[in-house]
Amino acid sequence: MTITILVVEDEPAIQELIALNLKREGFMTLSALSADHAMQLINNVLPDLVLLDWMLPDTPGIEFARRLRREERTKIIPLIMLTARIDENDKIAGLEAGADDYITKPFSPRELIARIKAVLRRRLPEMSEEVIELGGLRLDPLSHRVYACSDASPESTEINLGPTEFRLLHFLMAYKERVHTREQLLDRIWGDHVFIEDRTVDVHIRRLRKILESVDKENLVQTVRGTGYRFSVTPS
Amino acid sequence: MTITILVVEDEPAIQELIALNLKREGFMTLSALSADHAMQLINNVLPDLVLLDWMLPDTPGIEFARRLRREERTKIIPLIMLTARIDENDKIAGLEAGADDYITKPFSPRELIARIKAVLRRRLPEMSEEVIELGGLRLDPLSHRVYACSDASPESTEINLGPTEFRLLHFLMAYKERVHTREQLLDRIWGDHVFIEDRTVDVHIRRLRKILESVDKENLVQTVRGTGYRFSVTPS
DNA sequence: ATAAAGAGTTACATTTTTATGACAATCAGA
DNA sequence: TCTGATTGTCATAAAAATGTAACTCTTTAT
Repeated sequence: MTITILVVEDEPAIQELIALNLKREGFMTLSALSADHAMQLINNVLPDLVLLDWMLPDTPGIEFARRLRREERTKIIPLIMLTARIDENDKIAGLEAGADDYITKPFSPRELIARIKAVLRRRLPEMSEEVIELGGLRLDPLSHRVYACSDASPESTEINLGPTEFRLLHFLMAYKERVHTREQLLDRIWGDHVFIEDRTVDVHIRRLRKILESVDKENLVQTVRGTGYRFSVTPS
Repeated sequence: MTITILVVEDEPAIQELIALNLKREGFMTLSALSADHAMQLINNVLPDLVLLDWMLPDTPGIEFARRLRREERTKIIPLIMLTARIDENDKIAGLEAGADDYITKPFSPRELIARIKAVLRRRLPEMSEEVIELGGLRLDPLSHRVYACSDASPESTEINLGPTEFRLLHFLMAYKERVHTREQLLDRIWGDHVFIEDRTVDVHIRRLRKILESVDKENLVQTVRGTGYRFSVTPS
């Protein structure tokens, strides 16, 4: 899984420097010299993360950030802002505009990389596109399919899940062996601060379980009374 | 387990900046613009940590810190002081007033978070999510599971505890080798302001013991007559 | 030795939490 | 537009957890 990072920075020297460092880490880079240029690029390829200079010639960085956050397609892209100023207010504004982190120039390449990785870890583990195999289940994010490999016969049966159940299972499998409260699940699967009843999670867990039962995988999604739910290979 | 942090800071911009960073780390935040306001808030909800500006409009920060330390209910709350000055004397005064740590402005959000986590680890071990292994028991807060590793065979059996018994065991293990009065246990495990009989603790201790006995771990939860209970590896 | 205080046990009514099925609204594709 | 799938909410059932009281057992002090 190659991670693509879009660098929006008007100064070619810095642009170059950043791109070089990212490439050395194995990231794919896209470069834009202006916000407009960046929007064009984004229309073609959706990057996995955006590095955005605060001060751009045409659109101010903050404006661009807001635009990213407004649109459904780009809403979830992690965003790190680069700023020369050390002004506290700038930082606040940046974070309010939806930035996941910010770095003050001048920064060391090592810091840059570290922050990028931290943000990616925080925002992306469940949306990585790697196949997850666990407890006799195989979930392929790319093809959006789930298979159950029965212990008896090695043939795998495809399981048909609704969109929400798929995301729920994906999330639970990505963070296996961990309890999640209903609130956490709502935040991370349904989206931040949606107004949905906690109990709704129960219903979806039920739907997921029902389907898993049909292929004899009943003990994978477990209830932790007083807390929430957990995906675990060891039966409780 | 959400950790609540009370931020006492009169400057709205900084208040905001801190709150944002804390929220991003998954902490719940309470904001007070003055010491008086803070005391009010504390009467309602007991925070898990207090971030306190040294210079406040009404009461000086140090005065507020002393008040926190004086009262039984707030005595154990970890406290980090924020100050603009780099004066050694201030630092000493702050630590003498009972502060657990000290940060000089301007500080980076990263430093802030790091210090908070360090203090929490030190002061509130039961909040940390680290696995605790003790006396042949292994408690994993993340997966919300407890295992008993018998001395004879190295295989571990999972133990099933109710929510309260789990928290009780977690607390006792986190503060091993220390006696806790029933009152303390009620305050820290059931939550503060609860109106529950002291004797109820006995019952839950009993339930916990019963389960531990079933896996041959009987002498871990010990009675200290006239005081309370203790988790100890050495039999009494 | 005996009473008093502290702790252990058990049973049980009550409350809380979770499971489950049904339903109406919405969405997506034909 | 029609049709079936999907989604969130609710009502109810079921299960589990909880707090209290009553009673017993142990230790301590007189």
